[in-house]
Amino acid sequence: MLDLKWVRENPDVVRDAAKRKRIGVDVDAFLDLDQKLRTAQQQVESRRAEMKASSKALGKLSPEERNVALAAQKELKAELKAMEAELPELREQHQKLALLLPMPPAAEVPDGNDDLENVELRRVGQVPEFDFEVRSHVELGEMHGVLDIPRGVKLAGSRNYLLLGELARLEQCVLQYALNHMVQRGFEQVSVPSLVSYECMEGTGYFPGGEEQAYLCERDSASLVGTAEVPLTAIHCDETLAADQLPIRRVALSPCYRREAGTYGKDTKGLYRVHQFWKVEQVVIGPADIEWSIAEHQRMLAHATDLMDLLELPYRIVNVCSGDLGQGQVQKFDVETWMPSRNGYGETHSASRFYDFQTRRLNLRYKPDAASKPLHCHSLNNTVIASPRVLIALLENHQQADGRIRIPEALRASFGKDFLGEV
RNA sequence: GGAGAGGUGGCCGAGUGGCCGAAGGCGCACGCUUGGAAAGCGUGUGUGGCGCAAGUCACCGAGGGUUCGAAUCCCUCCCUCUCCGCCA
Repeated sequence: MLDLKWVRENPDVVRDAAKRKRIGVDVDAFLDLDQKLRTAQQQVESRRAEMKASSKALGKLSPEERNVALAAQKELKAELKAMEAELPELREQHQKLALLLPMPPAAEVPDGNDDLENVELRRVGQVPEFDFEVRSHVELGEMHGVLDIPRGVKLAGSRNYLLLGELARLEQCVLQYALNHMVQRGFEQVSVPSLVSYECMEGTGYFPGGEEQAYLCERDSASLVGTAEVPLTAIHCDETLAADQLPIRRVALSPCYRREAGTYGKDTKGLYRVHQFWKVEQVVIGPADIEWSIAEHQRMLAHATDLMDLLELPYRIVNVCSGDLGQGQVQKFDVETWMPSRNGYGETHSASRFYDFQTRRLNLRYKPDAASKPLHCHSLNNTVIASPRVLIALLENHQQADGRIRIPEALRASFGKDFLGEV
């Protein structure tokens, strides 16, 4: 959510934000409604003040005087009721539009329509060159009997899968390694609910708008999260934190659920796009300081890329263009990891900076010092690792001519072997 | 799932129709006192919306209703706690 006072003063900036992000919101309709609502509210308030004052006086009148006054009061009341009747509808519409206003992208965000226009910032690591016929992760997984997609589909429909034996173990090793990686960097590990309330989804910016993408448990008015970003960011909603509590750096491993509606026919093969996966997510809540947010964004990006270095995977970082940014994001960097079967880079991480967009919706504030008024915190998040998507990169990049998979040095101790698929 | 109790300001707790945005206490802030501290005394101390401001409105778990007027009466819902049952 944007600061509505600021929106009134800077409507052009908001219009431009919508245009750059390719979001069709009618800013003028909002401003118009906003004006109407405030006028109506003021009218009701002054009328109510009138009512209140005379009601108070009424209590002290003699019985005869009272009867006369009562009649007048009844009339006032009827008028007030009529005026009040318009408010709920206005408020609802107002709130509805306000929730859709886009956060302006940072100046350094490239303009563009969609992910095709994201701008590559740098490439890291050596893309492997194979002197043998490259196998896809599906071929490799089936070859070793550690991946079973047909039976995953049998159990739960398309975009489901089974990992077995060494691959299931490798997955847990990677996830654990990622958690340790973040704890070493000062993050507090948290175990979070992955089934959350509507307020959490709305507060983090997924609702309204993202309902199609989420599994809803309507009977219990709860949703399965698509990322631990949601519970992690919402932990302190409706709270006012002390300045010395910030920044709060947390990491969580959670199952993630995505309906992938509207992706029919896209990435249908293998483990790239699935309905359920594991993700280790980092979230930071900090002070309302743009410079700090920008610096923290880079630090969080580095936590993820350091891990990719340790996993010996080649990747690139892209500056996500305006049209590919979410409503609330100020800037986003994606890490895309090399996947031989795609003969290209596939998105494995997404690092977002929100400033106070989420915290406003969440009513999450802090007091810079004891004397000052509370300010809304800043929030940021980034993937640490997501599986099975990272397994695609691990299997394919580290495959050998005979189909074995070399386990990167970092994972050997926990995995217990140097190669997956070794007899 | 069954039975009961309860949700009031940072906390405890009073308040059963108008003088209640709310007594009292604790805590906190400032001042007096003191060599310094404690105690004591005094003063102050919720949040949010709108407004240039004076101000005004809203908020006693949430929503609705009764009334000229609701923390207080009525209805619905939510949450917390205790006991019993069931279960990881």
